[in-house]
Amino acid sequence: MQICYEDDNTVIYGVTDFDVEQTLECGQCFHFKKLGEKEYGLTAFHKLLHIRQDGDTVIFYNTTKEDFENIWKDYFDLDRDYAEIKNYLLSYDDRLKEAICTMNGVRILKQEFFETLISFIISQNKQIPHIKKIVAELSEKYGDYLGEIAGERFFAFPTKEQLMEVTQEQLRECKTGFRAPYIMDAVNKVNAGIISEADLRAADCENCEKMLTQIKGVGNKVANCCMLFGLEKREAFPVDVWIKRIMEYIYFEGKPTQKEVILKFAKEHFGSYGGYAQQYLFYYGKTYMF
DNA sequence: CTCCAGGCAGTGT
DNA sequence: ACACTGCATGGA
Repeated sequence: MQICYEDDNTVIYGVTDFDVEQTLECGQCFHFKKLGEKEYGLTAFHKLLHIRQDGDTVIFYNTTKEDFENIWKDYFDLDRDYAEIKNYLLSYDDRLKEAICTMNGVRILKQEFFETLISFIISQNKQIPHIKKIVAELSEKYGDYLGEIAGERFFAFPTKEQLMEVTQEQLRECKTGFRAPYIMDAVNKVNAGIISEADLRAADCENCEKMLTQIKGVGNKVANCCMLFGLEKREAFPVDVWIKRIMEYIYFEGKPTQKEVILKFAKEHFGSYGGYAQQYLFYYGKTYMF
């Protein structure tokens, strides 16, 4: 992989184990807009990015060396060796082969903690397109305007301070429904320091999950999504209806299996790489299996 | 029309 | 422990 800083753009040549479309569309992130073939606009860490991929070349438009190195390289997890991750997973279990080979270009994004917390609270009992719609509306109404790409306007996800000013009524206007009080509780606890990102990062998975599930509307699944996508805990293993279905099909002879049993299996089978296995399985299963 | 969605809290045994 | 239910909203 070679990184070149050309004029206003940053360009990567010879990228491996990365596909911008798979990485954004695999369900880990809800805050981006598709602009063209493997071309996207998104915001993170209060910056706007226009990115396009052509084969093993990835163009970060209007991106300085500083922003690439400080933000986007980490956001897309480009420093991590995914070949090693895949080899590890496959060395114990070739039943993952099809999922990993098909979803070859998925990387786990390092997203902002607060955004993943609120986004995955919203995600419960909803389909991905609608989650994206709600996240977009919240951002447009209460987040900062960061610029436009090809006529599309982009807004940062609201900060914890910005959401602190939003009433439950206003949240409901964004179609959050019964999740509105859950969002309120999360925002309050984060702003009050009852939920602290530093503490969550320092904690092991078990304790991190305990802290997060103190928030109303945050259960095992939402907590694990938050840990995996927003706190860089790659052993986290969110079990939702899809993963349950997929794991039952692949590993439990298609028989209905308790969530706890699936969790235990994942822990023993995938270990500290559980989160990667989960995402390959989720995206593959959701796209091709049922 | 009914059914369900990257779940969870509340209630009842 | 475990099962069952209601929940806002939109799309199939």
